[in-house]
Amino acid sequence: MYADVILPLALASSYTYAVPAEMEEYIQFGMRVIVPFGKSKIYTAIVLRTHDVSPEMVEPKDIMQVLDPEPIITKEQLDLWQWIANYYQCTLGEIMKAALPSGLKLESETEVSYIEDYEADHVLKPKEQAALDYLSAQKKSVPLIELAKHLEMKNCLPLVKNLMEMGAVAIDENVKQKYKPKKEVYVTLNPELADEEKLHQVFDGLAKAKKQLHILMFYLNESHFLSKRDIKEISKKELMERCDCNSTAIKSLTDKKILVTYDKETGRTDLDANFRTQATHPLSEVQQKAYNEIAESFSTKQTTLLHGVTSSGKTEIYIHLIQEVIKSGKQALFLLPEIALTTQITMRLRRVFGAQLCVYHSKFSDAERVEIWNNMLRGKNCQVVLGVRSSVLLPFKDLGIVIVDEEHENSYKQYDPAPRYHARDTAIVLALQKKAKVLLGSATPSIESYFNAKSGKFGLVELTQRHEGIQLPEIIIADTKEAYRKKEMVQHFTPQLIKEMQEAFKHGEQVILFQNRRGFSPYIQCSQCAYVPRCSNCDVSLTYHRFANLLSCHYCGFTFQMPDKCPACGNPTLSPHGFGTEKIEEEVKEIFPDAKVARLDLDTATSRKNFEKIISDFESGETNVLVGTQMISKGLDFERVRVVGVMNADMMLNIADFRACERTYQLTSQVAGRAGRKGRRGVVVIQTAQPDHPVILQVKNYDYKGLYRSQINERYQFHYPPYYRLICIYVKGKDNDKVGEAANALATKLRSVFNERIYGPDVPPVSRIQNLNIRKIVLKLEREADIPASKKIAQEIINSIIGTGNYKSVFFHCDVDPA
DNA sequence: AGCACGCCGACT
DNA sequence: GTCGGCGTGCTC
Repeated sequence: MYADVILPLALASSYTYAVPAEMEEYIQFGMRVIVPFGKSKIYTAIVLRTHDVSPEMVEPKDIMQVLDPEPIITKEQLDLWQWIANYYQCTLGEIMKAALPSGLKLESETEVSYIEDYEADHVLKPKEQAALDYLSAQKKSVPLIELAKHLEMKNCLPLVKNLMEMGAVAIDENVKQKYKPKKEVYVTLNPELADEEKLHQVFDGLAKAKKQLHILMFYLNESHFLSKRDIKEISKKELMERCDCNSTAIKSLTDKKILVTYDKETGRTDLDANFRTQATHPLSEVQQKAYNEIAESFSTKQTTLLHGVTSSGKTEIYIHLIQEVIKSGKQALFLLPEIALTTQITMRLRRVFGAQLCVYHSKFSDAERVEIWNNMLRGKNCQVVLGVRSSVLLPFKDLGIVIVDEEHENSYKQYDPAPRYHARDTAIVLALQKKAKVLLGSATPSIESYFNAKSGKFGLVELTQRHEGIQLPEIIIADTKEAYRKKEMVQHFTPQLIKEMQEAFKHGEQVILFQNRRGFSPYIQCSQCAYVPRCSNCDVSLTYHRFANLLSCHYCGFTFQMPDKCPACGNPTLSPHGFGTEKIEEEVKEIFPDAKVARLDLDTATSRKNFEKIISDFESGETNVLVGTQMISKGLDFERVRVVGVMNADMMLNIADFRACERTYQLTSQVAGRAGRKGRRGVVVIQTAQPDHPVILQVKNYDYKGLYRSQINERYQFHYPPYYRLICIYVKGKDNDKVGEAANALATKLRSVFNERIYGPDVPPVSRIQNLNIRKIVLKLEREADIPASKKIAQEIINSIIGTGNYKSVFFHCDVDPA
C-alpha cells in the first residue's frame, strides 16, 4: 500500500510513500504522518489518498508514523485548499502551512551529543576542540543551531560530520511534540473518609484549624460530595480563590490525607464555569429594518453588503444574525482584520455567546489554537468563531453564516509568504461550499464590493443613520501650505488643530492624532554632505527611532545604533527629516506640557498585553492624547474623544497605487469615526497641502457615493478592478542584471499571447528588499476573459522561461488580485 | 525549505 | 595547494 502526502513546503506535487503493513488498517485520508524527506529531514505530512500503484522511477520511503487516530482535515477543507491553490497560484503545501496551527506541524531538529569515552588519536583543530568542549560540558544533546551559534559558524554541519566519523559525537533527528494538553490540579475528599463517622473524627481533629475546617466545609457543600448526586469537581485554584486561602492550608489538608489532589486535563479555551451570558439588546427600529432587509436579501443572494456609517450599530445586527444562525444549530464565522481584534469586540461577543465563542488570532498561544482546531473537528464548543484571515481555513462542520467586518480592509489579503489569498473572497467560496450566507460590513466598502452590490451580484443594505442620533463629527480641512506661508504652523500642527485640542483639554476631553508612519522620522540626512543612511539589504532609507536611538529598516527589520556623526563626512550634522508617530508624540509634549500622551503603533504594541494597556489607559482617562498609526482606526470606541487630528493626509494620497484615493478615504473616514461618540459633537481636523483634492472634499462631505462614482470611472478608464482582474508577476533575484533580463524575456513572451494586457516590467518604488532585486509585470484581464485558462497560460509561460535555464538564480511568483 | 554537490576566491 | 564561500538541483 502507498500513500500520497502533502508536505508543508512549496512543492508542486504530492509525494508517494510506502505504508508499512501495520499501518495499513488505520491509515486514512486527512491523517498526519511523519515522513523522512531528503537526506535527513523529517516532516509532518498530510495523507491525500492511499492506493496500490507503485511509483515509477523512485523507490518510495516508508512512512515512519501515523500521528492521528482520525483525520485532522476534512474532505471539504481539501476542496477549499485546492480552490485556493488553483486561484491564487500556489501549492497545497503552502496552504497547509498557513492553515494548520504550528502545534500540529512537527518538524525535526538535528541534535548533536558527545560520546563520553571518546579519545582523540590526533591533535584536533581549534574549532573541533571548541565544539567537543562545549558538547561535553552540556552533558546532553544540543540542537545543531545552538552549536553553530556558540561556535559562531554559519554552517557547522561539515565539522560535525567530521567529528562523527571520528566517533566523537553522535547526531540524531528529534521530533518534538509541541502541543501539550493543559492540566489543572483538582481536589477531592479522600474516598476512605466517605462515611459519617470518619468525617466526624476529621472535623473534631480540625477544631483548632479554623481555616482548614472552613475549606473542608466549603468543599463538601460546593461539590455535593455527600449527596453523591450532581457532583461538581473543584479545582485547587477555585478552592483557593473562593475560600480566600493560600496553598499551605490546602497542603496541610492533603498532608493529613483528608483531601487528595489529582490532575485533570482542562481546555485552555474553556470558560470559567461561573460565566453567565447576558441577553442581547433589542434592535432599534432602524437596525431592525436593516436586519429584515438582510434576511430578505439572503433569500435570493448568497452574499450581501451592509453599508452602514460608523456607529450605526452594525455589530448589534451581526450579533442578532449570528444568534439566529446558531439557534438553527449551525456555526457562524465572524472575520475581523488583523489589527482590529481588540478586547472591546471580544468582550461584547463573549457577553452574548459565552462558551460558544472561540477566538482565533495569531496573538493567542499556539496551544489554544490547536485546541480550537480539535474542538471544531469534534464539533465541540465552537458555534461562533471570531477570527482573523486564517480562520477561514479552520475545519468548519456546519457553517451557516460568515460575517466579514470592515470588508474593505487590505489586511484580509495575505501578501508574503504564499498563499497570497484574500480572506473575504475565500470566505465567499467557503460559504458557497457550505451553502452558507455571507454578510460583508463596512462604512466605506471597497470599490469592488460596492460594484458587486450595485450590479446585483451581491445584495445591498444601507444604514445611513448613526445609532441613538449621535451626530457625525464636523470635519475641518486645515491647509498646511497656507499655514506654512503665513508662518502659523507650530511644528507639524496647524492653528486649527491646536485650537481644537486646547478646547478639548479645557473640557477634560480627549484627542486622537493619526499619523500613518511609525518611528521618529522616515529618514535622517547630513546637513553638510546630504548623506542619507540607507539599508544595506534594501533600497530604502532607514527610519530613525528616537526612543530606542536606532536606525531601522521597515522592510527587513535590520537595525543599528544611531551614529553620532555622519558616516560619510564625519561631521556631527545628522538631522531628522519628515515625521512619524514618535515625533508627533514629542511635539505634543512640548506644545501641551500638561497633556498625558500615549502612542500606539507597532513599536509600542509589542504584545497583546501592552496593546491592551495602552487602550485601557486611554479609555480610563489615564492618558488624554493618543498618537497612533492605522492601528487606532479600527474597532476601538472611546467615550470621551472629541478631537481627531489627521496629521498628514497627503502622505496617503500621494502613494503611487490605483487604490490610493480609496484608501485615503477609508482610513480618514475610519479615524474620523473615533470622534464624538457620546455627548458633544466631535471635530476632525484633516491637515493637508491639497485642500481642494476631490477625495479630501468627499471625506469632508461624507460623500462615499461621490468617491465611488469618481473611482469607478477611473478604474474603468485605466483598466483596474472591478472591470479588470489583475495578476502581478514578481521577478526576484540577487543579480540585478539577471533579474532585469529575465523580466524582459518574460514580458516579451507574455506579450506575444496577452498583447496590450501586459504592463511592465517595472522597477517598483522599493526595488530591492532583503538583497533581492525586484521587477513587476502586471497582467490585466477583462472581466469576461477566461481567467482560469489565462492563469494557466501565464504559469506555463513562466515555467518555459524557467525551463530555458538562462535565469537560474531568478525566481518568480504571482500575486492574484493584489491588495 | 534544507541539504549536498560542485565551482571559484583567500588563506597556509 | 586546501578551506570555505555560495550557486544549483533534488527531495517520494
